[in-house]
Amino acid sequence: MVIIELEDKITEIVNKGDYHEFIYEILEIYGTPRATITRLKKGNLNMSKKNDEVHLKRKVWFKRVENENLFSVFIELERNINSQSTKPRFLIVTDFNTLLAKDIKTDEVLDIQFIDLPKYFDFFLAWKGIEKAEFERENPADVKAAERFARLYNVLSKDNSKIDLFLVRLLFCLFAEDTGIFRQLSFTNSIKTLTREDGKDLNDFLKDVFRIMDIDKKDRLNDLPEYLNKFPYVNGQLFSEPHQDLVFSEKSRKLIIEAGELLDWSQINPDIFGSMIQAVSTRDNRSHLGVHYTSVPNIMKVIKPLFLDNLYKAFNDAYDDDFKLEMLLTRINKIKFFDPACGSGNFLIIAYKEMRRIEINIIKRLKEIRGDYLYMPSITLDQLYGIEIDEFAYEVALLSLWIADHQMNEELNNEIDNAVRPTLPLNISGNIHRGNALHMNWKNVCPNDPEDEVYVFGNPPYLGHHRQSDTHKSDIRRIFQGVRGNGYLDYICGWFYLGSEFIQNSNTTLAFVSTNSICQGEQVAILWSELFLKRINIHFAYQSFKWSNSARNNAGVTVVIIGLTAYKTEQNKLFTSYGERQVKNINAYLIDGENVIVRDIKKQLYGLPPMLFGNKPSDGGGLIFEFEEYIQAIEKYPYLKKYFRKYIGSDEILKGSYRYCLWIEEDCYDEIKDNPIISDRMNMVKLNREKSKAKSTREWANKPYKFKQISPFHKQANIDLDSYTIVVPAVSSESRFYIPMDLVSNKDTILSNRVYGIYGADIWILGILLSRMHMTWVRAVAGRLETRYSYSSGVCYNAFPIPEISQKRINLIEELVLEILDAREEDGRSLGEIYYPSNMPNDLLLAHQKLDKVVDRAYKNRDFSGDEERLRLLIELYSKKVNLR
DNA sequence: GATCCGACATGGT
DNA sequence: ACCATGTCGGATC
Repeated sequence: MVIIELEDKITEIVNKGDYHEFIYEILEIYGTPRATITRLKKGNLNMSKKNDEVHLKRKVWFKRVENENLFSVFIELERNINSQSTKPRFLIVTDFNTLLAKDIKTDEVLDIQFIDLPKYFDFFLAWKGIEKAEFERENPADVKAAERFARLYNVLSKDNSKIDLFLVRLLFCLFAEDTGIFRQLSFTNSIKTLTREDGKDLNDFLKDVFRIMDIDKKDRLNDLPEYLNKFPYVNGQLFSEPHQDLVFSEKSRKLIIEAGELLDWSQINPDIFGSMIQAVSTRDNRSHLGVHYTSVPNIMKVIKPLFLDNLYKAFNDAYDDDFKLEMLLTRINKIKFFDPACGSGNFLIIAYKEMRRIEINIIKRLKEIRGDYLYMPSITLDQLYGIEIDEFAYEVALLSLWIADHQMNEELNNEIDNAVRPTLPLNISGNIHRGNALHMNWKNVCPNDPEDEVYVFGNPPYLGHHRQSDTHKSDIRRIFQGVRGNGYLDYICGWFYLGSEFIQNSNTTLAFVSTNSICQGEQVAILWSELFLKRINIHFAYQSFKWSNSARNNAGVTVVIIGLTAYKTEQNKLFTSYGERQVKNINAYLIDGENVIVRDIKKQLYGLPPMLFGNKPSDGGGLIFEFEEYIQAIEKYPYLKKYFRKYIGSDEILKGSYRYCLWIEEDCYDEIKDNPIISDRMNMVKLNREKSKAKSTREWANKPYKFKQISPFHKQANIDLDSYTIVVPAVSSESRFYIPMDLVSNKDTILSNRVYGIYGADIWILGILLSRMHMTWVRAVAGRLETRYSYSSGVCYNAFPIPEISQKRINLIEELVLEILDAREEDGRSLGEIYYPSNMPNDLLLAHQKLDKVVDRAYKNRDFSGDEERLRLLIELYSKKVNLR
């Protein structure tokens, strides 16, 4: 449940009048499982045996009071708490008129009227595992209020079809009454006092108010009532379109009034609009693109290196020279700022505000030098350009630019005497175009002549290839026409491509926040060889960091920031978690180094045995048995035992656990198909495959006893069951220095589609894969799941350069692998555990270090200075090998 | 037929 | 809710 909804639910409970179930209902909305509550009601879990008390271990001690003094009961319970073996988190005593509560951990006390309980919903958030301090830090008041406004959107959209323009007008009015454009709260108060509580006449009222704001004062009727006439004339087309009739209810009217009273709109910033759009969009099924707004700190990471730092440097250089300062004003007057995926406009707002501040600084300095200086606006909204696909976000963007303008006018007014820009009438709010940026010619939106100074920035939508719709796909296919592998590109690549074309033959620079996927694994070769063909240079970059903003339900993605120029420079800035540094070149992996690109190669480059993909059930879980399920099945039907195999994926390798899978040969199916467990499972697989989106899966629905994809190893005529397989977990945590690979027996094991296997491989190959040389390679070129290693045979194994290795060294490597395996076994804990750097047993670490050294020596006859040197050598070897082919 | 990835997915606390 | 850390199966070539 969304936190803000707790308040509503508690209101329901409090208004009920029947409080027999009160504490159970409260516990339930804070996430106590139903089963626990049932057992609590029956008394099993109730630590207190008195019938007016409910005491749930570690959660609550509740007492209902009738004819006693509330406080003395409360103090009595408080005293008793220390004699309990486990303390409840909360103490609650109530007679349903007054409620007393205490948070035992923080010692905070609540003493309130019972009906006010909804307002204090956050007091009990610890039940949901959220400590109060965290809640307040993570959810600034304005974000909470914005979510409240988003609820208005949802309530209204239930009764009405087109509400976007109305909401934008409403936002304007709320902003205006908080910033002196209207009289303080005059809009909200008018609604409160002049309209009916049931909301029935609100539409007529708003229609009149909106209409009047489109009429110049001097054209208004003389006998216009004061409640209408007090609203000013607002031009700029915001109110020129007639109001479309809407249906309001008591609830929506209340939400509008609350929005006016609870939120200070004068302090508005992109977080408010951004989280509002995000909250609105996640409710219904609108397009999810363009709804992730970028936080202000992250916007600064983009625009500072892109232009802000330079402009401040120019300001400092001109500081004592009034002529140069005037030149700088002339320069900033011409700059264009372009966000081709602008959402609610937050990048543009921040860029605009920062530019206005530069202007203020320059004017102030000019006044100091000259004694006086006549203020003329140099930065205006029409220098802003944008494209947005979502209608509501687009409307909000127009409004929020105007609001930013107003805020900066105020700031200017406060900072510099006699420098005034009028707030009304509204100016046209920038050049924001509505539509799909990948269908547009960007130069039609934002003209870019060679002598222009233009900055392109933003946070375009990301979508991996297997989640794209047909429209997304055709956009990317069209833009990357003729590019091999274009079907694998993320949706954001469209912006990078059009952006790289936009900046050709100009000094224009560009920077986007992007998913880190485009700088890792298979996409690197496809996207970047195409961009580098256009002589694109990465002039600054932030390496991977976790995405976050103030809204709830943050997107789960790790991002990078990439700045591009269309000309070559050796002054490039790389931001890593250790800080920033100047480098000669930033490559497609966002690493300081040459522009190498490692391709996903299908065949082992050095003649080693192939690394094969595991077996994919595509079964909806029907073929897979948890350990207990397996035991139950074979206890009931012992003859089933021979149809099971151990089933191993990454998780199992790392945790040292097993699951089991059904592994039924085609001609054996008849023997067991009537067994109830089997037929049950077969049905499950069949149904699941039938409803699959993929045709290839549906085609397997009538062979439910079989995995959909079976590794070639198992299709051989004579399988050597005594052989072993090197198993590499495909996904594993980056906090481990070595990916814990292992050997498993082929006798009874089936590998899942989340591990790779080298079947029947020599042990020394495992030694190569476990070596620091290989891990250095993997860390540099492997794909990632966020930041986890995402191993793949094509990039990590097939392309990995392997030198000539003498038999003597091979023997040595083999010995050391055995030493590693011994050390693992001796420790006994799971591989996942012992491969944590802090957990690694000494002899295991030692064995690894010995192995690292022996493998290092196969590449170079002296010690490496570090991993950078290792990587440089590997890349050199790779380039040589690939060029030879 | 064989992958490689995920504005992720899910269990643990 | 957050944190840690790897499932599962679609879509592609």
